[in-house]
Amino acid sequence: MNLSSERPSPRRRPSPPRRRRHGAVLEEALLEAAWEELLAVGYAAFTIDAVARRAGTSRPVIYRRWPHRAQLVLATLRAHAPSLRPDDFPDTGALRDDLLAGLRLWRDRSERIGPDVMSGLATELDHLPPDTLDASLGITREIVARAAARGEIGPRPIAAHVLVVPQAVLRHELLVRHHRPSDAELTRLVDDIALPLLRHAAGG
Amino acid sequence: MNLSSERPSPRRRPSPPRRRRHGAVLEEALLEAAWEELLAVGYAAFTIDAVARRAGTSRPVIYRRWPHRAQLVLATLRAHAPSLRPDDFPDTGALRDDLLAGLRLWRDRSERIGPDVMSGLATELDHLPPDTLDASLGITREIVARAAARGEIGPRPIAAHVLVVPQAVLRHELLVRHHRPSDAELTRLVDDIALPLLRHAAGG
DNA sequence: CAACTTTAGATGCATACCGTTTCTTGTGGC
DNA sequence: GCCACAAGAAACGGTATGCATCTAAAGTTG
Repeated sequence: MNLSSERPSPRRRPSPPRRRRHGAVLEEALLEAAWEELLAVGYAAFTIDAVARRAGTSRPVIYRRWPHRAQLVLATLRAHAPSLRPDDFPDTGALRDDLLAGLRLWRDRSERIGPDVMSGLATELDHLPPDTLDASLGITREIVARAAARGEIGPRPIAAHVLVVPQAVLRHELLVRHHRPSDAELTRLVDDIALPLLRHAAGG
Repeated sequence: MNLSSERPSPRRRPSPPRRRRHGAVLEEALLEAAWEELLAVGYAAFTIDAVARRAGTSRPVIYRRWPHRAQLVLATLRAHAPSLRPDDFPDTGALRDDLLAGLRLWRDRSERIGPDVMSGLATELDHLPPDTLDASLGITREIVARAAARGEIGPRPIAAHVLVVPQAVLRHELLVRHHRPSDAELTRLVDDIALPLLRHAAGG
C-alpha cells in the first residue's frame, strides 16, 4: 500500500532510547509485570495492554510468547506461585492435625493467588491444567497413607473421588462462594466431613 | 455544540416504523432476547450489543434498566431459570433415591444454564446473590427430614455445612473442573459421600 | 382531544482492548 | 565487524463499552 511517498522517515523516538532487553531477562520482566498487574487489578480487569505498559514494552512482545491471556496468567502463576509440594506438609503425627494443616496451607495459598484468578482461569480454559488442581490429591493421599501406617484408620485404599472431597469443599467455598473459611470452619470441615468420610472409606 | 445549521432534519427512518414497545412488554422482550443470546453464545461472548440487536432495539434501552452485563444476566436467570422448588423433588420413599434424584435434577438444570454462565457470574460479581446458591440447602434439608421421619437415619439435626456437601461437590465438579458427572458418578457421590456423611451426622 | 410527560429507539462520540502486521534498529552470536 | 534475530514502536481494523443527544411515539392528564 504505502509503497512510495508519504512517509519521509521520521518514526520518531519519543524519549530516552531505553536499553533493550532480551531473552530470559525480558521474559522475567514480563512475568513480573504480569504478576504485579494480577495482584493489582485481579483477573477480570487483567489486560495484555496493561502488562505491556507496566513492563515498558509493547503487546507484540507478549503475543510472541503467549497466545492468550489465560496462557500468560498460567505462566505467571507457575513462575510466582509454585504448587505446594508434599514436603510442605509436615507430618504432625496425627491425621486430624495433618488434615487441618494441609487445608490451612491450601487456603492461604489460594488467598495469595486470589479466588478470582482461579475462577477466571477455570472459566476461560476448557480444562485447568491438571497440575493446577490435582497436586492436592497426591497430598491427601500421602496424608492418609501416613495415618494408615500409624494404624489410625483402616488399610482399605480410598477412591479418588472420596479423597478429593475436603479440597473440593474448600475450593467450592473459595471459588464459588467467594468466602474465606476461618480456622474454626476448617476445623469443622475436618471433624464433621473429612474424618468421618475417610474413616468410613478406609474401614475400621 | 451543533446548535444551529448542519442538520436539516432527516434522521432517516431505516425500515418499517416498528410498533414501539413499552414497559413490561419491552422488558420481557429484552430478557427473552438476553436469554436466547445466553443460550446461543454463552457467558464469555455475551454482549449488550448483541442483546440489543436481537431484541431489535438499541443499547441505551438496556442500560436504562441494568447497569452492568452481570446484572442483566442475573435478571435473565431469575426470569428464565427459577430456582428448583421442593415439590420438584418427588418423595421416592428412600433417602438414597431421593438424593440421587435431587442431584440428577440439579445437574441437569445446571447444564441448561451452562457452567460458564455461573462461573462467569461468580467471577464478575463480588458475591453471587445467596438465592442463586442456597435454595438447594433447603431441599437437602427437606430430603433428610423425610428420611428421619421414616426412621432411615437418626433424628439429630444436621449442620448446614454438612448438608451442603453433596451439592458443593457436584458444583465443584461442574464449575471448577468443568466436568459433567455421569449417572454412575452421581451414584458414587451418593453412596460413598452423601450417605455416610448424613448417617454419621444424624446418628444411628 | 389537545397539551404534556415520559421514554423508546436511533445515532454519534470518546475510549479501551484485541490480535496482527509492518517497520526500524539495537543486540547478541559468530 | 557483519548478520540474523527480535525488541519495540506504530498503525490498522475490528469489537465493545458507556454516555450524550435528539426524535418522535406512546401513555397520561386536564
